[in-house]
Amino acid sequence: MLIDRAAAVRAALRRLVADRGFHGASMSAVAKEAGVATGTAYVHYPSKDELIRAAYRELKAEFSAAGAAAIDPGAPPAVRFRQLWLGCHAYLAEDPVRARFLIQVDASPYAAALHAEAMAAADDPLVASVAEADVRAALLPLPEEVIYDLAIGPLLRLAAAERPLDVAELTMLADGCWRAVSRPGNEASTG
Amino acid sequence: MLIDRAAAVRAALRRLVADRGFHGASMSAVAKEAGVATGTAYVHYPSKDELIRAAYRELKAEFSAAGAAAIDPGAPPAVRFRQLWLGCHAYLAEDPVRARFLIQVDASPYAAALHAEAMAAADDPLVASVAEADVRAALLPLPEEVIYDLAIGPLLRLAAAERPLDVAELTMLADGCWRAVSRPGNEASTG
DNA sequence: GTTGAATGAATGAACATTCACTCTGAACGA
DNA sequence: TCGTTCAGAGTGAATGTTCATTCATTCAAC
Repeated sequence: MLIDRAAAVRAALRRLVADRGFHGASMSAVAKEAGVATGTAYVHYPSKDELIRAAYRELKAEFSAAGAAAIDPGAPPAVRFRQLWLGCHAYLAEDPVRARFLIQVDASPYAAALHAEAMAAADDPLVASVAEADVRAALLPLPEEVIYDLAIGPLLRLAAAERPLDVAELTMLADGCWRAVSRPGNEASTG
Repeated sequence: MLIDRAAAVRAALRRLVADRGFHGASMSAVAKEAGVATGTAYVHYPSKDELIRAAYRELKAEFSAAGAAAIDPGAPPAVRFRQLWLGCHAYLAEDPVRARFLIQVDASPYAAALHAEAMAAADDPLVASVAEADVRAALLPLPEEVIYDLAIGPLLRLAAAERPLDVAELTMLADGCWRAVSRPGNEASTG
């Protein structure tokens, strides 16, 4: 396969949804952006819904992998959180479309189903890294999705804003999010 | 005027946008939900855009007022933040449509323009309360919209989740958000 | 020659907006 | 107390557009 048209369609959908929302991402516009005919998307995906889900799953898998890869398993929870947060941010900052697309999905009717699906996936490295016992013990006793919002929500909107931030600022924000979700007394040592 | 149809249309729009997103809130559906004819919305608003803006402004004004009213001006910054946060939350928790509608607007193309408009309004009690010198001094040196997201974003999504939380949990979250946006060493005394 | 990907015009549903019309009630002269 | 008038609120069918989806057909590879 010289050209992966299905991948081109997924990428085009993400770009248009990120820029104009689901409203502005019509199938004909997506096909045009991908450089294929309208019908081509339907060769690979039975409906717009399925295409959206596939585009989300692809991005989410890369996102999880990027975050998990940044973790040093031997470090204490606060440091692991910081590494995870910075790793996720680096992945999103590489291409602003990524964060903007994820934000659109989070605010859409697709969110509930896709989020549940992601949480159920035991092989998700992001979910696994938060499930570790020492992390759990340090977190505030709050519902899972509340913790997720406090920790990851600001990360998404920060990356979407495309504001250049240096490592010191990013670390400050990562630690701020950690302070928001963890019991006092679990701070990482500075540096 | 026995029945304020314009208000009914604004409320219907908020309900439908909250439940189904902008995509699912067609003008005919909004009119039906409001119990009026399709054309009636156009008697009061020149376009769907203008209706959305009006519905947003009405809600935002109430939200700001609710937050500002909860503040005791004599308290230290950390306590004032907690009061503001809890006041805003109480207003949103009264009707889950409020938070869900605000989230939809925040993720939409309307967000940028409406947010800028809100910030420019010098009479907004919410903006004024954050502009106080002692609050400014305690905040992390970060862009305004980043601070806003860290402080208010979790509040919105929390209220949208409709999870019952007691005062202790809410206070814990309010203080978590304050720790996320403030310099270490500005904690409120417990209680 | 067969198979499956790719095409893009065609289809019908849904949308925002318009408009010719009706209804309501306040104003006013008798 | 009536009857008339008028402005503007209210109506809902009609309009033109855009959308997701389909399908008869073409194309490329083996």
